Amino acid sequence: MKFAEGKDKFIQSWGVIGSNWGINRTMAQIHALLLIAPESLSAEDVMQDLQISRGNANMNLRELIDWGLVYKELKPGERKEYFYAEKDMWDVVKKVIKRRKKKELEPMVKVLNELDNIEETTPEAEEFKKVLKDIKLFSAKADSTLDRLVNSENNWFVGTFMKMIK
Amino acid sequence: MKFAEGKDKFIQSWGVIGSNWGINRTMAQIHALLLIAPESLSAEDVMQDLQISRGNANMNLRELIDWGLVYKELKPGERKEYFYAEKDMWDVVKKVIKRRKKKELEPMVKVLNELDNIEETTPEAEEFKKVLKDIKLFSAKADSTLDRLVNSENNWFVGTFMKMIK
DNA sequence: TTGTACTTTCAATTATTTCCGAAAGGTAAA
DNA sequence: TTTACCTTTCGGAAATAATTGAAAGTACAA
Repeated sequence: MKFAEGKDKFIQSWGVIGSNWGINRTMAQIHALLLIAPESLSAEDVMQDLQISRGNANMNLRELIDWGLVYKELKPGERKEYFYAEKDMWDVVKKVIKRRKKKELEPMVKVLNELDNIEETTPEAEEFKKVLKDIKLFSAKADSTLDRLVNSENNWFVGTFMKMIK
Repeated sequence: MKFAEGKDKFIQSWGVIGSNWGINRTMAQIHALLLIAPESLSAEDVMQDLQISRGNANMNLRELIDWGLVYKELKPGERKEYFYAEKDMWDVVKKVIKRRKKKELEPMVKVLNELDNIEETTPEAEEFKKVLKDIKLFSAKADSTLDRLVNSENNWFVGTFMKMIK
């Protein structure tokens, strides 16, 4: 396969995968583009390469920076800003997990904690309390497990799961 | 807190959480409603309780059945269908993980495998190959880890992570 | 076979999300 | 200052997704 073909396919696919991940398609494409770029790129480069508007490029670049997946670089003597991606995949994975945890898990834990102390003892209320208790158990567990995963060093994941999968 | 208030709040919140999970809000609400129902409910009950249309209720109930989170029940002598949710939370978690894995991870593995054999050896091509290799490493690992998790029994998760989190 | 009590489908509507591009905002050099 | 060059904001257009409601489909009992 030719590089140019592979590159296009990768960027397109990363966009599709991103949207399955609940991530804006363009954001994922910019990420893909920067991931495989050996040098940092300007907003202009990104716009041209992906054929998107200035506003769109700007918005999604900033979102990527906010996620910690992309960094700004200022080249001496140039006014333009350049962007490059975090290339340490373990770091990327950790940052994505952190984001998703915040978005997907933490609101759940929060709501569950607000739903305590139901007074009634009707069958409905009892069932409700039971379900809540179960969900709490799992979400608390998932929450702390992910924390541990995210705060662990590279080798833990690689090492542990290498063994797990033989 | 009163049961009725807690119930409403739970259903609403489950809807919001669901949409953060990339799951249709109504589908999540129906799931919440059935989760805390001590008895199975008819489509009619669901429509009334959530104030949604017949079509909507039907579609999302079937989707929930497809996920394996809800089952149909036929009461003898009645023509109506009744629905009840899977209440074993570990089972629910497994089924959700399975679904998300299929949607989020497997397309990625598939694409990556199609992107092999780049011929060129320019810096761009080399960077590309390197990134691909890294991503493959992680996605393959995540894939098999989740498989293992999903195929494991209840106690593995509870047991292992109980220890992990002290 | 017809009537009844449901379930399912689907075209049209409505809501939500994403994207564009022009205008406004900043900043550094002249 | 003013100019030149970038970045950011934002209202509305365009694309997607969810929802409705009515019509069509199905199965059972009489």
